[in-house]
Amino acid sequence: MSQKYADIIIDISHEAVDRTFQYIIPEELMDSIEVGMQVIVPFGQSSKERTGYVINITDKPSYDVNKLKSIASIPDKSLALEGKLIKLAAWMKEKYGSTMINALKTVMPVKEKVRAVATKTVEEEYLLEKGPVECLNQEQQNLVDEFNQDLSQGRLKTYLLHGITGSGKTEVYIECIKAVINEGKQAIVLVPEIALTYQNVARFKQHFGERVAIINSKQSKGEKYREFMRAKNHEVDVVIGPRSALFAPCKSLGLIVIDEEHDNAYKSEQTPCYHARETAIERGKLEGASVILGSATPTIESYCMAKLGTYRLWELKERPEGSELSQVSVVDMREELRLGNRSIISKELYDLIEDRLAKKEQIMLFLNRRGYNTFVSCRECGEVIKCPKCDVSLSLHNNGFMMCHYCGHMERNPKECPKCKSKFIGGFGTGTEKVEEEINKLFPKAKTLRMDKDTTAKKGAYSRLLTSFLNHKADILVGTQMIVKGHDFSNVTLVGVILADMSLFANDYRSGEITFDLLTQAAGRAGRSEKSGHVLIQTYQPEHYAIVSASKQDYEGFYDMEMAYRRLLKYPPVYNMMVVLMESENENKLIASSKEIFAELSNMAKGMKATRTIGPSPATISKINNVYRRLIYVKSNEQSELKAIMDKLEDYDIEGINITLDVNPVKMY
DNA sequence: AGCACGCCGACT
DNA sequence: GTCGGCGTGCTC
Repeated sequence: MSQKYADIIIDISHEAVDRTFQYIIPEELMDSIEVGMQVIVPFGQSSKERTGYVINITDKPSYDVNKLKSIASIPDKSLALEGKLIKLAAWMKEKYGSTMINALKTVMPVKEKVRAVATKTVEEEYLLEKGPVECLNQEQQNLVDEFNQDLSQGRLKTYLLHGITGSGKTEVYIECIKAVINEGKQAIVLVPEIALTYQNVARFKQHFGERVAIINSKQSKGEKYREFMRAKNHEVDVVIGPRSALFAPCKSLGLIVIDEEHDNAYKSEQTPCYHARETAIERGKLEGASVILGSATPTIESYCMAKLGTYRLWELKERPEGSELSQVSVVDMREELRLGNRSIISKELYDLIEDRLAKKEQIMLFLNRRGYNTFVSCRECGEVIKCPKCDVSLSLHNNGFMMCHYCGHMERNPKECPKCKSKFIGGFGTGTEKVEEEINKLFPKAKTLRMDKDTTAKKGAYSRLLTSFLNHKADILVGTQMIVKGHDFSNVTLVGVILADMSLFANDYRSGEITFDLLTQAAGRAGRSEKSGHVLIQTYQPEHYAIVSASKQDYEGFYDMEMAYRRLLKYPPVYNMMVVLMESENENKLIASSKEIFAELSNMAKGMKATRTIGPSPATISKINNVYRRLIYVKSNEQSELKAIMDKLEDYDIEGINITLDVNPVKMY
């Protein structure tokens, strides 16, 4: 047998070594080396050896043979990666602009220590009692039949399952998974982390028993690795988990399901800032797997693809028997103010709460906290107390302290304005604490529970709160985003949205979509049973299309308006938009460098036909933890041009300046 | 990243 | 003369 050589990427996250190096495969490792495998190699002058990954194996060397070194060994903890996952990493590198090594690390499960047995969480006990096996209605059956037909004829597709809350998307997933298992294949089911409660997972356990691997972010790396190994050895048919479960090294992948595909949690916050939806579709292509995206409020991106016919659009319109569509009403808070009600609770909401309390039914009050924190400001001079290390206002907590939600900085509430010394300084805005306080004042006899980042910080607190609300230990649940996601409370007949407005974060092009999604989800919380529900939306902008269409539960209408807006302003999905975030502790240097970078990029863009640059400007949060942040936006609808810009950016190595890229971001910078 | 090589200042 | 500063460049 002839000598073989391996192209290897060294595990150093630095642009200068982000390429392959060739090594001789020694005789004794000849049979065990595979593409994707982790290996130990000598590198440079360094006496200590480094780990690397085999990218390719060839017969002939592409470098001076006399200078080639040999692979030293294979670490016993190494997990071979299929070549397909490496190809996926290469795709991610191109699409999201990262180094190959960072892309590989994202795709690669690395074994660390394996801990004994996973302890059962509270959620796990509570789930297993739930859920009889349902049979499919005609609508669901038709979709499953179509899937089976496509599968048997070898047609690979991406399906977008648009189904209103409670229309039974999970049953469709389960039947489609059964179909691929019948063909001897495996399925990956992605769920947002927050929905990874065992009441959801239980449904899958009922159908697939022990042949399900569950991944969650609280598991140690060892536990996660063990679950991945079960997938690799085909000991399980289904892997369920959050974003990172997409990279489960399934031996023969047949289907990837992405539940609640609109959820922001599918976008990675670390380089490469990949989107699990896009990456799943690419993995499906590489491995011959179908993809099902499911949501009651599909992303504009996905719905657009479905309209173009690239994805197959599946609709579930029937509601489960006995459940009725919630009644939705919108209250104009400007009118409320004119009538002299300065409370955060409108007259109509007050009356409805009173009515539900009398009937012993439950209420959820939802606050879109994004942009509506309680901040401290002076009524005389308007001074707002900011974090000394970050460019954000401090949030008021009722323990006498103000806190920064970005760096954790805390300080005591001021007695007077630090600027004008006025005594008239205090909390403004509407936080969940404030809503709870107000409710306690208005309805002293009602029991309330509050659910937000602060009350759910401790382990297990989240499910404890939900369980006690489910058991009617409280009448009113006040909370942020997290209360509208997923949970079924059959006794909840009123959902109040305290303030649906989005004006404060209007510089995010997705604010309309986020508002529509949240309102639609909130509406889905009311009336999950025979008791009909009422959703009341309080707003200062009752005429805004996101609020109008959400109140009519009109997805199609919303899509048309939103798509027109995206087209007009060249936002995704019409154009790709890349954020270039530049960070430095040295503000002057940052400003100078960002101008210089911008000048070069815009010069490049001038020679391109479908690429534009915008900036440079300070980020919305222009400083976090004493690190200054500036932005350049690059809009392009030509992938090769965007790639050229990314390559250019990769060349920059300015000391003290950190550059990160985010293609089609889902958050504000 | 990490190490060697190399070309200048101030020390035994 | 030589010890050591870190700027530059390379690693299969």
